[in-house]
Amino acid sequence: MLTIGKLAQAGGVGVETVRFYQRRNLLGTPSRDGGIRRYDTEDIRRLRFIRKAQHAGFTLEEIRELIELDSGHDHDRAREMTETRLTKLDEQIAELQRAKQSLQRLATDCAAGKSKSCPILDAFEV
Amino acid sequence: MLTIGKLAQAGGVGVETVRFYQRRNLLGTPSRDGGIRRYDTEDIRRLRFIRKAQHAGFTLEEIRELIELDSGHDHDRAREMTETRLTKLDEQIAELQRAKQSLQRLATDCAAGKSKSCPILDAFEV
DNA sequence: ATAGGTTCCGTACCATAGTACGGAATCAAG
DNA sequence: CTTGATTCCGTACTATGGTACGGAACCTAT
Repeated sequence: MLTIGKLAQAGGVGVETVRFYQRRNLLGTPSRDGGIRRYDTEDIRRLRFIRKAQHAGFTLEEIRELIELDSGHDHDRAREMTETRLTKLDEQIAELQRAKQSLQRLATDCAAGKSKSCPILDAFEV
Repeated sequence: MLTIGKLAQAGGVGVETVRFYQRRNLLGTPSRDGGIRRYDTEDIRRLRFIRKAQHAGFTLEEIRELIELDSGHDHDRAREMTETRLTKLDEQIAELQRAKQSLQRLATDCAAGKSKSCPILDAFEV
């Protein structure tokens, strides 16, 4: 059993963040040992899941729902959320790649000293 | 010459957003016609630049700096910002692609009814 | 047993990027 | 000339995801 400090450390987040997640119901209500919260290794797993799901672009509220679905059996809803997010990920990736093209043009066109003028604003024009 | 409402419309943003950008010095101080702000087509271009730079992941503060650099001649600084952002874009793209892999696994493993259990939390393991 | 580190709690604060409010003044159309 | 839309201004509020504060209680090691 871990104290909040140990859990935070294991999950790579701050103590306040654990408390915050608690309030948002991203972590189950922990058992208490004389007022002190006690966590287990499942909570570490949970923290890591949260971090990875965040990287996938889910909001904390969506992550809360995913966690809820994990214990429930609503496959349809889980698949739906996943597919919605996959679509958005594809859009985001495409957008970042377009942004990359524009920026590469900027970096090239604007290479130090190569040209007198450096039209940054133009870099994003078609 | 455009009023704030026309500019906002042309730039695809709200009037309040224009006022907000003004406060953040993302738009130059406009001329005034009896108190009423007057903008020109250059401001529309500016609004579009802001939107595109945002999509590239620049913060408004960075965008403010880019705009400043556009009129100045600090090529080195512009290139530096651009390259920093390009690196981050590459990282972000890679991360989104990893997230995509995880999610695709979730969508597949968890296809409606295919399996009794649907371990959402496992989708991000490994 | 006493000092220093943790934990408890609620509440407040931070950054980012807007969005809304409310009252006064002004502008455009009928 | 009146009505309704637009603009002005400062300030406050929203959402997201935390981060910090302050005082009390508790835990641990010397």
